[in-house]
Amino acid sequence: MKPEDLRALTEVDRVIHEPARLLIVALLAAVKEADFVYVLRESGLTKGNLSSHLAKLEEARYIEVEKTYRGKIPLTLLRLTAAGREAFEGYRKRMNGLLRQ
Amino acid sequence: MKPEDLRALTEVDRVIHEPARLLIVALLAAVKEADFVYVLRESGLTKGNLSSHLAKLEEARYIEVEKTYRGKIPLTLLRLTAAGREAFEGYRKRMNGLLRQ
DNA sequence: CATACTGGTTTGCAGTACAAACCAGTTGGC
DNA sequence: GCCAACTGGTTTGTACTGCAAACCAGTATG
Repeated sequence: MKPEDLRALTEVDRVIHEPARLLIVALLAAVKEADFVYVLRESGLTKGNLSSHLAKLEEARYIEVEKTYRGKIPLTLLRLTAAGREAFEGYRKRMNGLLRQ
Repeated sequence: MKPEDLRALTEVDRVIHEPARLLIVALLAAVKEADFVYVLRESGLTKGNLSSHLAKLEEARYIEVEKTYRGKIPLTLLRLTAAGREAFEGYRKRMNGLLRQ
């Protein structure tokens, strides 16, 4: 582990680094598309918490949020953008490199 | 990547997860012992920032801080405790598992 | 003596994660 | 039809935390 790799830590993407969001992004990376309730159940987050983290991810253009209906019931669909996928990949690689062995 | 592994993210050790501290801990894990100024230079952190992160790590019993002198000049020695080393190992393994491919 | 430097610590502020409270709309019981 | 409870979220309030600027004690230098 070289010094410059270590120093790179200070530049890690905070939007993704936050555990709750890392969780969300990892989930979305795995399934391509999911609805609010699915992510809610899988993550174990509270609704409020999930809602605000999604807002942050959307603001960062890492996810897209589509509000629609399943019958008469509201349905919020979530999916990673290309930028989100890239950011996650970058984060993964950086952290993997740093933490390997 | 199984759901339960994902959910484990929410329990990640925040003391270590913080990038600046991850950097410090990784440095100390590599060298066994270091002084304040060395870590300061290697990390690129400001003195104040480093000082407060060290306080947090000490409070968590992850590092030991020994204040002594090199001649007449103050010298602050830093080293990981066994608990700190374990915590880092645990963190590394968890994150590696989660981010692997 | 005073000015500058070393090796830090403390302070103030701005940003953030979190859950509790809230809200709009729907379903179910009577 | 009416009201209570539920679904699917959002907004609000608070407590914490990372950060750098300001500060401080002591030492070396002119």
